[in-house]
Amino acid sequence: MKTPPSAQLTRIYKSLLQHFGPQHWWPGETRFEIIVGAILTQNTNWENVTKAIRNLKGSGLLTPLAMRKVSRARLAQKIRPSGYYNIKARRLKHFVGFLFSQYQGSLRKMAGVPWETLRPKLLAVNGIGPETADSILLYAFGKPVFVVDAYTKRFLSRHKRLSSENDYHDIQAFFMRHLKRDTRLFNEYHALLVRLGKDYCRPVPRCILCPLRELSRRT
DNA sequence: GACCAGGCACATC
DNA sequence: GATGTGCATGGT
Repeated sequence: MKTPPSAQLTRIYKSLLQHFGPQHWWPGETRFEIIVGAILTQNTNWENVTKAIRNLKGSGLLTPLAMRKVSRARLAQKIRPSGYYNIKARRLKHFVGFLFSQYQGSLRKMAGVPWETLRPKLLAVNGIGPETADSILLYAFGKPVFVVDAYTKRFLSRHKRLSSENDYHDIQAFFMRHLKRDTRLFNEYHALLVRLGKDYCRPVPRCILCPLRELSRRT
């Protein structure tokens, strides 16, 4: 008898939590900082993002109003360390434009919108794709949405649970269908998968050391 | 010097 | 609809 997906996912989660401990995500102090981080970390090492965020803080630009007022060129210079700085400056501008046009610049108002309504609105903002939208929903607004990223895909692929026709939403639906809709669980689960990815699921695998190396055989 | 990192939009076929 | 490409810094 095969182990049902919900039991597998729960066991993986427990193994990861036991091995790594709580990850305390998202590493940001305010809602706005989390959102900015979610955009800046697109295809980018988190260490570089922290440098960019430090620059923004030091310049007083880490508020919606300040970011709306600053020129795109100046914003781009501040976020240089995070890479793709011209594109990302544009994307940050698009987000604050959206925030002010739809919610009068109030993240509190935005937070009151049901995630099923908010998600398509975020996706319509140029520069916000599925992962960025879901990171914002989960980590900035505490909505029970599962975030899928490159590490999640790599993990599933390595453990033969991902075929080439599984796209972002298939994978997300799989986790959300088989796990309790719990913000704290989704928060920790994604963070743990990233931690696993950083430590073990590198492009050149180090699976021999992986705490889940038994997974393929046991399930 | 090559490779990698918590994506996304856009051009082209 | 699928595939390829540009965007860019900083660490290993």
